[in-house]
Amino acid sequence: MAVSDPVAAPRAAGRPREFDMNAALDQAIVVFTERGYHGTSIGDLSLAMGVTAGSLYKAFADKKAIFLAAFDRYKLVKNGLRDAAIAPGRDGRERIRLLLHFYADGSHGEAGRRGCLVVGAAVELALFDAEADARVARSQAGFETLFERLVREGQADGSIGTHIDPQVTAHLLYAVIQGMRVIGKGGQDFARATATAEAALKILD
Amino acid sequence: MAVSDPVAAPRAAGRPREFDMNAALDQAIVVFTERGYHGTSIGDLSLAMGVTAGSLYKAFADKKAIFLAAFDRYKLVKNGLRDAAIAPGRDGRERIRLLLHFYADGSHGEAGRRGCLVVGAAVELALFDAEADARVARSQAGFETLFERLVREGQADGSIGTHIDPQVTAHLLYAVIQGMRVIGKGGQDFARATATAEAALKILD
DNA sequence: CCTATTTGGGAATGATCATTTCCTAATATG
DNA sequence: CATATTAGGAAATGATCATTCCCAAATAGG
Repeated sequence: MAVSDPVAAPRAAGRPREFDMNAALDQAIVVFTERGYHGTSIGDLSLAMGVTAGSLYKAFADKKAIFLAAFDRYKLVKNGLRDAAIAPGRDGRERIRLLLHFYADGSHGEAGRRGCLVVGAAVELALFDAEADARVARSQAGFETLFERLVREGQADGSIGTHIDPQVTAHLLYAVIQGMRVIGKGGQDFARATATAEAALKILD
Repeated sequence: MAVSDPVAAPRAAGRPREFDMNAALDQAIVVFTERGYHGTSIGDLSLAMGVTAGSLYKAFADKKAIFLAAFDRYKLVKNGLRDAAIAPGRDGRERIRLLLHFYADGSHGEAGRRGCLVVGAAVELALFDAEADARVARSQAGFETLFERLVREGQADGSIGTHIDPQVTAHLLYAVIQGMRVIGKGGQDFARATATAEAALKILD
């Protein structure tokens, strides 16, 4: 653990990569989210990521590989922020409330207009690209499992009635947050997004 | 009205158009919906619409004009079907129920995977194209006005309580149907889509 | 210090794309 | 029947795109 730690990161042979992969992917996420997959050129990516086209093809097989890497990082980062956002909730209902507000926050103003990479991938790619389709499906399954778990937790702690169907409710709540993101693309203010999230809590009564 | 009716349709000078514009636009709707705007080439449109590229440029200024014409026809046809679907509802609540189920029907199976041109335009074009953005906004306003009106009608006929906020509820119900369409892109069966629509009615309680 | 390996990056490459051109055909007007 | 106008359609055009090539630079291993 001390001195130079050559074991933990055994550097590969050859010239080391000069750009920060995660920072570059963060910029790719922005471009792909704003312009969509087909609306984004390698030139756009090169400019945004600060990496020449030639170097991009050293790091990725093709354009789709860049998209999938950006998608995976988007999910990793966003899910982390999401989990952190709902952690303070003291019961199931409150965690669902925080979750809805987390996505309402991402569905208004500038971030809302930028959009959501998962929604973009679903709309633009799911029908014709099996790999994108699988990722969208996995993302959806993760959300619905989370919502379902939170409903069950709420039923266990008494904050949600036992007459609520956890699975159907999870499906509906997922539809609400995806719908909010679509609406956010057209532009909505904070008050409206927040009011929508708050109103959706009625589903748990 | 008799004989040949030359007044109602004063044929323009020059060779008459050989293809049926509405039938061609119906095919353009399918292609644009499935593949998105940037994912659709003039060649794709020419093939689907049964009109050569040269002739397409006789009828439309450019690719975007084809998209906007397809969008406008999509809205015209879909809104007509929608209004017909909710007409049998005997009170405000039942009309909202029929409306939700109408969009659940369009969000499952093959039609669901094909997608929705409005959602596609919102996700892919709203940020950078003012004309597409305006059309998406107009579509959204139309939906929310309709939902709001139906809530008020329900409150007037007693099927919906007066404690419900018509505007916030309209926003939330619109989010639900847009979310269902996003989910439909990934594929969902009839039972799931229907159950989601039915569960959303709880918002009116 | 030499070799193998990998990256950086600019300049090709070949495909595809949206759009235009040009010629023919069909209709309306006079 | 002659002319003006518009549509059909194939071929050309020029731009853009994803991808590859090639050479210089940087690192590891021996």
